[in-house]
Amino acid sequence: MNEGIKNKELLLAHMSSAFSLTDKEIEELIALFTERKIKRRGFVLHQGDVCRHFTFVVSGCLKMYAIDPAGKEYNLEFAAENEWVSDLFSFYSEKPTGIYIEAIEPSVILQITRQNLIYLYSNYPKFNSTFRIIIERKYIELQNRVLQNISATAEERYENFLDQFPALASRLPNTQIASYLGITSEFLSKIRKDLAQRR
Amino acid sequence: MNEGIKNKELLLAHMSSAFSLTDKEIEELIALFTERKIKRRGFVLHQGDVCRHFTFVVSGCLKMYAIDPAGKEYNLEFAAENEWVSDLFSFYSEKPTGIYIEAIEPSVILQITRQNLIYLYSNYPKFNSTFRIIIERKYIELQNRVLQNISATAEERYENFLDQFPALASRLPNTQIASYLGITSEFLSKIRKDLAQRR
DNA sequence: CTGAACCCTTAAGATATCTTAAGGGTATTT
DNA sequence: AAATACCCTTAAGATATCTTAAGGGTTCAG
Repeated sequence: MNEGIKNKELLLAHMSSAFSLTDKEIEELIALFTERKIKRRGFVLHQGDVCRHFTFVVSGCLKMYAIDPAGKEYNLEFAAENEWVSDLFSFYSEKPTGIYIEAIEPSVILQITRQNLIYLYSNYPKFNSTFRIIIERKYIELQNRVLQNISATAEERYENFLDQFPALASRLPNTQIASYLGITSEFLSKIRKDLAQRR
Repeated sequence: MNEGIKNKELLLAHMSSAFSLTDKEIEELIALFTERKIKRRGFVLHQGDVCRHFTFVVSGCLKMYAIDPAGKEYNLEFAAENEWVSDLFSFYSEKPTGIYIEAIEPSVILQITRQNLIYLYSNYPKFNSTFRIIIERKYIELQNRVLQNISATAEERYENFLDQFPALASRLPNTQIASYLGITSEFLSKIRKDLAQRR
């Protein structure tokens, strides 16, 4: 088996964890997703472009972020193995995006275009549920994050991040985590010191 | 035409704005949604219960919020006419919810149970897309909110709220808006004063 | 109609978080 | 292997936001 097919097996395993797939559905999935390798610091999506793909991460890690007029980055989302990422607004509206998706580590991704996704939706109704569930899960996660943002201190949000994403926490530089939490990296450093001293 | 049917027309108009519906689909929608009237301060969902319905607001306004151990409320979402609200986590997992949905104004809502929604999904595949799109739109909105929360000052977030939800802004008490923005109502008061003086 | 509950504002002092600056460590690129 | 870019930490002073307290206006329920 070549490596391309092997990478797609992770996608198939992921998709069939919610619904079992027929042979025909599997065949279509394999045909419609395109594999790409992204170097560290390579862009999957760049501000000003239209987001033309829904992306599944096979290996590595991506970050999705916005940049403010002063040039500061704000991390909206990390996507590591088995996770989906896309700027849904640009993807469906076909308007230029305001955000970036960039590889933090060398990564392998699988992508489907909007047209092919719509083709899947109309010809294999099951995929409507599959992608509805994918979005619903991401929605629940985002809602928890909003609740944290409006109710918890920076220290609480950091501890929650460690609990919720232990693997990411050990993989990512603290600067990236601080940007995700909405604090400066200097302040995260102080939080870490305080936590360490208290234990 | 009786009032119950009239209320459901708003739902039908809403649903068919994305996809046109067949007579049969319309008939099912009308049959599967139940109408309820909620008094001001009445609960649509209470912490500890399982969220058994997906709710569409016909008139009035609901708020969805969490309460922390100290008793403070944090508004996750407002839902006025033509909007959907539900605790998706509890709705799909059938686990007890940690949150509240409460009427801020006397409201009329239409609700569908999880079982009936699943029935709709399996028998009328179109509704998979409809609800997928509903969630996608809410996802995009939440993502913008997270970006605001991690990148903007309280004053910027307030001005953005006024821009994005002018109707809500004039309808809701400032205490509720402050809770949504993640600030105290005293601080919102100061922000409003500063903005007024600057203009 | 009236008391109770809620809402808005103001202000003073406390706390959380940011900014700037600097130094040393580590990883990446040349 | 050197040079560069990145990363982490510390600390001092600045700013944003919270807490508490108080007073007056408005709405709601009895």
